[in-house]
Amino acid sequence: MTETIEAPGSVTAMERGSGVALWRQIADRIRQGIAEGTFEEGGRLPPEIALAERFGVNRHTVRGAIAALVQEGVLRAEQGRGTFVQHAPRISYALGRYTRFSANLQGQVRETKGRLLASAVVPADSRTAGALGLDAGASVLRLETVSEADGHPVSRATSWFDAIRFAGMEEAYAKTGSITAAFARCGIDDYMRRSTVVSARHADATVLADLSLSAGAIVLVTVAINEDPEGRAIQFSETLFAADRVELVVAEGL
Amino acid sequence: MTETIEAPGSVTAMERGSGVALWRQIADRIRQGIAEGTFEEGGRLPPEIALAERFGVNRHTVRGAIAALVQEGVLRAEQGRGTFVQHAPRISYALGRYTRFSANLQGQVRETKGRLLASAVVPADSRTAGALGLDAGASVLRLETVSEADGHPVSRATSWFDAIRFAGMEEAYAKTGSITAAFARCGIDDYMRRSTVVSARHADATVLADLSLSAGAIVLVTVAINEDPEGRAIQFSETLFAADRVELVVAEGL
DNA sequence: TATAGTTGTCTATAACAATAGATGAATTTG
DNA sequence: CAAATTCATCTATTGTTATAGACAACTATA
Repeated sequence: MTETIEAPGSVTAMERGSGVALWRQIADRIRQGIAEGTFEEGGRLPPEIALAERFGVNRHTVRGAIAALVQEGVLRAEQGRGTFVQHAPRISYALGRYTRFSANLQGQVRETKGRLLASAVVPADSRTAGALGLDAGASVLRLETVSEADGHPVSRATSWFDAIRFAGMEEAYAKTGSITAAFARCGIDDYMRRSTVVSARHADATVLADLSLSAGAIVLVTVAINEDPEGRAIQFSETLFAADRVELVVAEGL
Repeated sequence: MTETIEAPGSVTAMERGSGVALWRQIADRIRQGIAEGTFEEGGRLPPEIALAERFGVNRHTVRGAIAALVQEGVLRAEQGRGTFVQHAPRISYALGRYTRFSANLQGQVRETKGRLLASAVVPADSRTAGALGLDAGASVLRLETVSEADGHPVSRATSWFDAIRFAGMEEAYAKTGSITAAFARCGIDDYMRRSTVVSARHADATVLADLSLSAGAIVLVTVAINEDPEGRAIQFSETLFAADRVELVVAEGL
């Protein structure tokens, strides 16, 4: 028989009438409990009635939360037996001076891939121009990409490049599925992270679709600048990570 | 006359029946628009009817979103004139090897303060013991604190210390409102950040109250270890930042 | 095999969220 | 001043969310 996992003491009340449905708040807390180890990987969740009591809601509300997590693949419910934790642990993504997607995930996943969603040459807005050291309105190449690990989408990035210096970047990325490889084809053999700023917000509908998330999901946002060895900015990017699947590790010194 | 700010083209549909109320999704997008500069600081928001049309919802739903943002202090509505952006820019919090709350915010806010919510000596769980290099079950001092900038709560931290080595830390913190100062009273004149891991999630009810957030708000979570100059772990902490008010800046090199 | 424990499904009711339309109140514009 | 614009408030209706209770289906165990 499987051991039932006992949860921690504090029964924090849910927020009612807050614009976020109770079942979603409970789903968040169960997911969080799994990430923190309160609910063990592969272990059995407490029965629905016990969860309902702990969260101070009706059993049917808990069922809504469980249904959502089953849908996501986080839980697996078996009639008569119980509900079990299926979730894979979070991926750790290192933020440092040397930051590359696939190198970053080595050892954590079997295979990584980048997919080009869209590309366009557009005039730079002031933020982009400032980041890349160009005049406002200069032509920049914008790439919309999704990066996947073992077939599951992990992040969605929008990147901007000097359209003149990096003409053909789009094609190179589409072929290789890697920014590093695409840079290499443009004569950039090495590059470094100049700055990274982290924030978080709810994913909008487009991002939900691209990252296969359910509505209300949270994304970690990094806004970063990469520079070449001479210190010239070559890429400005905003990357959205599914907060349920990824944690960002700040690499100190380096 | 104030110029009405035109918003970007893409009218992304809201997600209905998703567990997140439409008014909250819209509030999130307006907040995001302010952060991204789509809606200018101090500028006027498009009128309610225009916003309703853009988001594909009823005017009353937009009003719900605006009411929530007015409540938060992000917007200010004036009958007959329009709705205006009030928001203060996000505080930038630097994550690096030398990370201290008040030094970090210097130049961004006038005054910083730490407030002790609770303290207790408890047996270390496995995560805490591992982080601090103690045996599981060893006595650790747990401090629950809130840090404020100009009177507004910015972060809420739970910190763990070796209860023997740092006896009296609680009192020292309560008096000084600063971890750095409290360390100094325990003979630690300098300390460094060993590791920082960033994630994000919804704030639970306790945190909402402590950070004066409205329900459904997102927090950035940093889990960090500080060490003394000899490289011994002296503090393990989990800090929650209001994602609407703070962005984390990864300080490269150092 | 009988029983207890667990998830799955159904019905009904109440509370909250979203839409719709109408009207009032304050401000700006011509 | 008159008209247009904009936010504020009210009533009514519909759909979604949450609660409540009852019972069926399945599993494990004594």
